[in-house]
Amino acid sequence: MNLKQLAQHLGISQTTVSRALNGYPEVSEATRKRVLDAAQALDYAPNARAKGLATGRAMAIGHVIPISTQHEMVNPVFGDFIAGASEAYLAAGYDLTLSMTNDDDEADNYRRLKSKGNVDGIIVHGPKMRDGRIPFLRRLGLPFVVHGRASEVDEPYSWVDVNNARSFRRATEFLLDFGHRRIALVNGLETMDFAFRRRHGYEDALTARGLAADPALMTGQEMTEPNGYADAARMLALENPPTAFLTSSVISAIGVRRAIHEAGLEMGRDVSVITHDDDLSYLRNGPDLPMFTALRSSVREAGRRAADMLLRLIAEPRETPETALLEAQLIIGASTGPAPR
Amino acid sequence: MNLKQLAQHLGISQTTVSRALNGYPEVSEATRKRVLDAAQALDYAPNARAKGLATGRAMAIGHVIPISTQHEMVNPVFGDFIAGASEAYLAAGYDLTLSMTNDDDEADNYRRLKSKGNVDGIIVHGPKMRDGRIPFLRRLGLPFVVHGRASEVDEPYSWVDVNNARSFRRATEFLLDFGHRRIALVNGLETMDFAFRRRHGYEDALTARGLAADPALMTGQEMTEPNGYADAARMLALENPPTAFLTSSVISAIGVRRAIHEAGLEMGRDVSVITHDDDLSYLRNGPDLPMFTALRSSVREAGRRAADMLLRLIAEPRETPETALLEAQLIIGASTGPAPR
DNA sequence: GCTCGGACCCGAAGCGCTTTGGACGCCCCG
DNA sequence: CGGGGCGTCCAAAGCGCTTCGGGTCCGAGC
Repeated sequence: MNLKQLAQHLGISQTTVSRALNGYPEVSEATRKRVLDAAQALDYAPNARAKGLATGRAMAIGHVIPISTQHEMVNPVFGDFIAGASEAYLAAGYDLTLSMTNDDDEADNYRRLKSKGNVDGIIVHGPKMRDGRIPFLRRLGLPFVVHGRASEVDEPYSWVDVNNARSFRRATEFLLDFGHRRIALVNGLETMDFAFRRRHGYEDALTARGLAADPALMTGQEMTEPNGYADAARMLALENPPTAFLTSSVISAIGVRRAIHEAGLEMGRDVSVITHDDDLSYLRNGPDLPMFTALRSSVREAGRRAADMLLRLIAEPRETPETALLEAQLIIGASTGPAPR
Repeated sequence: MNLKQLAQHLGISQTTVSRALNGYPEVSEATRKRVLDAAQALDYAPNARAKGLATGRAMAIGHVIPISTQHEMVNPVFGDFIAGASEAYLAAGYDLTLSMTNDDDEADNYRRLKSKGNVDGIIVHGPKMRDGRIPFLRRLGLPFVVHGRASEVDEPYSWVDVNNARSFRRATEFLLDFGHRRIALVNGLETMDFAFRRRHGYEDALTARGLAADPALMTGQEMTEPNGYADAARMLALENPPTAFLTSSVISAIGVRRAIHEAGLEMGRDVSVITHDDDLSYLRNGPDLPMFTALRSSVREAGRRAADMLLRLIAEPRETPETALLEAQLIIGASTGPAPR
């Protein structure tokens, strides 16, 4: 069923049918109703490709998600982020096309996406420090919003990010207030911008109290359970082990918890743990009683915000980019307590 | 830059340029080279929409992923599944478009996808028992492959699935051989087909040894950490608690492990745990020494297989559907041991 | 009574590509 | 020497939609 057939069926021109369907004023309410009813009854939906060709808009957003080449690792937050973004797309009638690339040939990917003309805008995932994609996309002229930020990129661009430095500073201060002095940081890969910011928040808090960060208590790896476990196990075996851990994801925190248990210690009493918490749907940190004290910021919400922002940007292009800085909530759970003495 | 401009630039017809780019024989090698070089230099890529309009093929695959409405939960395996599928799409030049729906209006979604004409085929996620989507898609006439199977659907269809019944039977037998008699099953939602099959595998193994499944030791919920924890905690508090757990995901298993620890018991000595393991990239079950004894079957591999199958189906439509039954590997980790006496 | 402006509708061009149905040389063979 | 065949290339139609530039009809205004 296509427009032509529908028009013939109704005995009116394609033009009128098209206008009726798209809400143009120059068609009487009577015929509009007839058209809409017929479309419904005959299960007609306009061909998206043809429509895109004619209008020049693709009605689709591209998400390019980099897969860490070393570890073939998919960031576990994508599912929830995209679920949030989808809500916005659904409401606006946009589709979502996904392309995965190993971090190397991403630029190529963007260029293709643009010249193939099947997206109107892009969400950039996993920004690194000095991320080259940002100047590149600006030159391409395709609207985009970054999930996160890229330090040391001075061009303006739109982003949605959580205040990583601030939340890790707060968490560190919280632990310091509890008397902890040996605080470990189990971070994500330091090439990632968020990890960089988190470390700075952590170090700032320490410095402000006249403490120096101990390199032996800081790691930055892919945020997996085994990595969290291994890092924590190693640190707990030190001569002067940490009494508290700060982790960058619930998954790492679970590994840390395992190491704590295996060392014969109890989390929340002997060793405290605070984690960043993306509020993933399948890793809820205890809806009732949180198992981890956490800095919570819903990545699903971030997805929604980023998508909304991008759609706005597409609808009305503007010079000055939009930005949104989300604050994480510090949620007290069972994993923290005063430093043992 | 479009075909017309490229053709003008080269001083040849659009026809010839098109043919040169698409590898048709009726163009001399000399001109083909000229065309390809120019395309490269001018960064030309054909407009996908126009190409789709002309050829009738969208060069895109749709993934419709249902979001559990009750729990707003995104299945954590999607990331890895899609990463696997993407490898196949990338190689074949296909795009991937994603749509998320709450399970209710999925049918509507498929119909739209088809009539909008922007996918050539569909991967169906999260099949339920008696899943209505399968007959529906067959009638739609759009090629599709199901990730999983749907019991009590007698029409033929293509699928890729892991042998859930068999692997849970094996796991149960393994525990029985170790002397366990009180074996709990922490399953996924029983509306999901895989959960249904797993329970049957489990029950079959028990029955074969003359044991009856105890309803108090079986649960079926969304597979989250808190759910695994709560279920295990409740069961361990029973008068006659289980000495072993069978869980449907590593995430549930982590919750179970927490409950075991909190009950003052040790996993692998006092209580055994075997889990299904999708081999997710961010939840690797110990590459070296697995923390859980597990039935491992890479969901990423499943994605690759399903995508390959679908592409084949699109290329050469056939009557008899293709199917692939993957066998999970039983991997011995630190979480199992003989039943305590 | 005639014109003029809305309200409503239509024909046809055009979006960027593929593909059908030739056209034009050139060589080879009878 | 003429014609068939092959190797190259081209013009134009068509994919399904939007939209520009009118057309027609009717009631209001002079």
